[in-house]
Amino acid sequence: MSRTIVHADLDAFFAAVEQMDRPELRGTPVVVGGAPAARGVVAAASYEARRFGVRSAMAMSRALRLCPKAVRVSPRFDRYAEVSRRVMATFRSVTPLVEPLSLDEAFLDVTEQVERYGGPEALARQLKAEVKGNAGLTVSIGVASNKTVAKIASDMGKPDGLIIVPIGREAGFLEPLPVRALWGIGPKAEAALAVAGIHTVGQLAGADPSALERPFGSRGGIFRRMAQGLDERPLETEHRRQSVGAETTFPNDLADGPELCAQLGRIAAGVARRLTRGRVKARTVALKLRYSDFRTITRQTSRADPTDDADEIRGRAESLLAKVVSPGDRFRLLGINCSGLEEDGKEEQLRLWQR
DNA sequence: TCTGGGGTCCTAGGACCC
DNA sequence: TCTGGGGTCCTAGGACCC
Repeated sequence: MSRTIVHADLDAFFAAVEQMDRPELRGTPVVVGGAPAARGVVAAASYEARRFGVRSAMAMSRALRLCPKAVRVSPRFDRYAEVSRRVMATFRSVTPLVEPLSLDEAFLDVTEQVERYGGPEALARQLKAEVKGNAGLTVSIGVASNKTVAKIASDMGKPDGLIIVPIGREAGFLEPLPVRALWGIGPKAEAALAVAGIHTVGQLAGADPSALERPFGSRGGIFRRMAQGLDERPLETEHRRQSVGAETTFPNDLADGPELCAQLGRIAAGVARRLTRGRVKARTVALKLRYSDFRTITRQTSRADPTDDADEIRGRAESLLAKVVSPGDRFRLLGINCSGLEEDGKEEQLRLWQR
């Protein structure tokens, strides 16, 4: 039985929320992200700003050089989360099978609903209208028989897009696209494929499996099937969080000392608070350090007893730091990541099991 | 141009156990 | 004395995504 999968992707999400909340920003280039002096990068750019070549993840200093008239706005993640909840609720009013991928993206399995709405196009148009009405935002939609194709279809229509790939046309739709369009193929895999003479998804679909060994290892088969338009992955409507972390890039590099320690304490406190709020405790604490030359290392320790205590996490991170730091080191980034998460109270359950 | 912050998943080597 | 193979856990690094 063929499925009907929708991929919905809000257009320039953070920037669009700012333009919705501040009407004076509508129609002008808006760039959301940290200040250039704080070594910020672009988290989102409105389409007006993109016309100047501004892109996500670009250094803010460069973005403002490309588009000096752009208005820079610091991110307000709480606000974006609030808008996101409203959008996801809209999706769930159509089908219970919703898999959020991030604040601004989700898959919907509408196999059971599509006939009632009068077909995929009618369903998609209604969805776009409801997102506009409930959250004030435009969304791009791709509809296809699987996740891979639906996602690429929504990407291609942006902004305010609506692309439907009929059943049986999946491979033909993907064939001319660059391999980079596939989810999971980044700069490294793209370069490795180019060495093998593979540039388009169509070439990847027909590639000799042994030629995929180098870029992908054992995942080669999965990527080839994706390129052929074959993807049976179901939606995952519930996801268990695997880690909670926080990191800070300093405006200026920091040497080991009281300032660095204070930052470590602040980061530990933030992570601890989020663990407690999420009612989980962590067995593993990892320290992340980025040196002034951008070299990045991580060090982690695991304990049998999970914790969500700020002082405990700070203490574990401090001992890790003490082991690697040497005189003269300067750091541009410091981070803590907690993993090996257990639901609060699970220890007691385990104790019961162990007699 | 000078590189954020939140994540997920994979690999590879080593320790340890049976 | 020299040699297995499977399984699990841990650590470090890296690719990738939004």
